[in-house]
Amino acid sequence: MGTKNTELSCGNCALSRICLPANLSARETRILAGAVERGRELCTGARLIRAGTRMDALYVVRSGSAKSCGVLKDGEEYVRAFNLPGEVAGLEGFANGHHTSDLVALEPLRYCRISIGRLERMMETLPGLRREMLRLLGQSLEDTQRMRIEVSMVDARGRLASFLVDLSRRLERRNLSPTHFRLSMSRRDIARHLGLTLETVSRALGAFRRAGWVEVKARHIKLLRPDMLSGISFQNGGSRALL
Amino acid sequence: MGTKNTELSCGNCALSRICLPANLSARETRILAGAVERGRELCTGARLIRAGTRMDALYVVRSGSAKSCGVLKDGEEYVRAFNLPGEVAGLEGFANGHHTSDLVALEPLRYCRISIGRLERMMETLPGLRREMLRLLGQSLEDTQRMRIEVSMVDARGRLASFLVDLSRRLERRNLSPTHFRLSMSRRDIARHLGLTLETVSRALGAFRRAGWVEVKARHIKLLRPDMLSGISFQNGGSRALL
DNA sequence: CGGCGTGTTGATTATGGTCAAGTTCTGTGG
DNA sequence: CCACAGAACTTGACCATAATCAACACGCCG
Repeated sequence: MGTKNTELSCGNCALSRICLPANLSARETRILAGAVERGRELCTGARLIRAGTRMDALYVVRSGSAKSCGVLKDGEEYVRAFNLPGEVAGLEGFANGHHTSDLVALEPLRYCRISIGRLERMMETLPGLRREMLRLLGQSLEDTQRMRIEVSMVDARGRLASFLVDLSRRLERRNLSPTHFRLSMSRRDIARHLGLTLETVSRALGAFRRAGWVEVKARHIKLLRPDMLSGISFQNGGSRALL
Repeated sequence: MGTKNTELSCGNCALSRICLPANLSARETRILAGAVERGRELCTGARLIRAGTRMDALYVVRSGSAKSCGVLKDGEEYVRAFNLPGEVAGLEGFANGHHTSDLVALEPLRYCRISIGRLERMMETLPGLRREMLRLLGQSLEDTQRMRIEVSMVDARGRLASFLVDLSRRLERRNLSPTHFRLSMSRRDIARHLGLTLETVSRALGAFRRAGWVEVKARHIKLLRPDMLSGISFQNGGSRALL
């Protein structure tokens, strides 16, 4: 009653089961929430993190999506990752306290911010938060290592299939349709992320469409045969999947 | 004087400037050392970590070298990383408490072991250790992400050059010759790590030899023109290096 | 010395990159 | 509402890189 009625906080956020507090106790979540600042909405193309700057906070996507990307010396763009709501970005900054990639909004984006200083202070007293940070970093490392193997061992279609299946699962966890969604990133972004050219991504999508596995209309995609996509993907079912 | 004369401990280990204690205070190092168990020597091919097992400890290479690897469904082997003395292995196990790859000795190997339980308890009271664990995980993540981009954007020779230059630098940090060393891994392991075939690795090495950049005799290698290798590598100098 | 695992080299092929031409989509202004 | 411009995307023709298949050389073990 005394509390400010329906103020947004981690405790009543729709993402709490996916986001940082997922494995924290109610008490720890409450303390964490006190350190979370909610940013205003950014528009498409805005840079939330800039490569080279000091890492002074962790950023979590609250709505919309983003890409973690940068540019090589010769002007080629690379895309390290795409971030959906509830996902923490910029963890690699822990390496030396500076960001190495940009974080760019792919559509209107809302986000939360947690200062590193406050995070470190909270880690002193919250064992659950300590464990969760290790888990989060470990998971990012595991995911990235798996993707590195995938890029080096799987062909273009397999990689695109993996990408779609992975995206589908992540959307499903967020209670969005796993079969009918909009790609917030361009073909070029997908290509840069998978180590392909945009032409190859386009051709692979065309092949899936002709096979009757997907329906594609611009950036709207419908997975008609997710089983078939899984079948040739790396993550699951494909002949090259991990044991 | 009262201490057990020349007993090996993190404080007097030759690797202390490279290993986990690198950024810890003397006091923190002493406490950490109390939790470190030194393993007996393993012979080539021995498995220190087995995929699928519970992650109950962190392992650090003390001497020799190891590969973090596994097998895909179709029997293809992949190699996630090579580990030199002072490097911590198996960090991705923090993701869900289980290892996802094997750790295999490439030559006679000595190692240190730190129980996860004791590590977590020490993190409660040692802020430097907390920070160091985040730094370590962040660095692994950054390295792996960079390598993922490299595998997807750089050609065979560039990747091999990067590999050699990176190895050279890591050996140099350990006060070993950065130009004249022995490859403890087979061509096949290198290929699997770089996403190539062993034939391509062999050919690329041959090209470097013909260009007068390296001398190769079986697994002994001498870098005659590290500058040229750097020049075509991803990490540094190459036209595709990060800004 | 002989045999096998490891590595090198060659010939051929296939996958995806490059270059180029067109098509669709989106947003803007008349 | 439609016309237009520019970006995003698709499709095709050709080519280059590295995979595949195969034969052979080397070196280390007994």
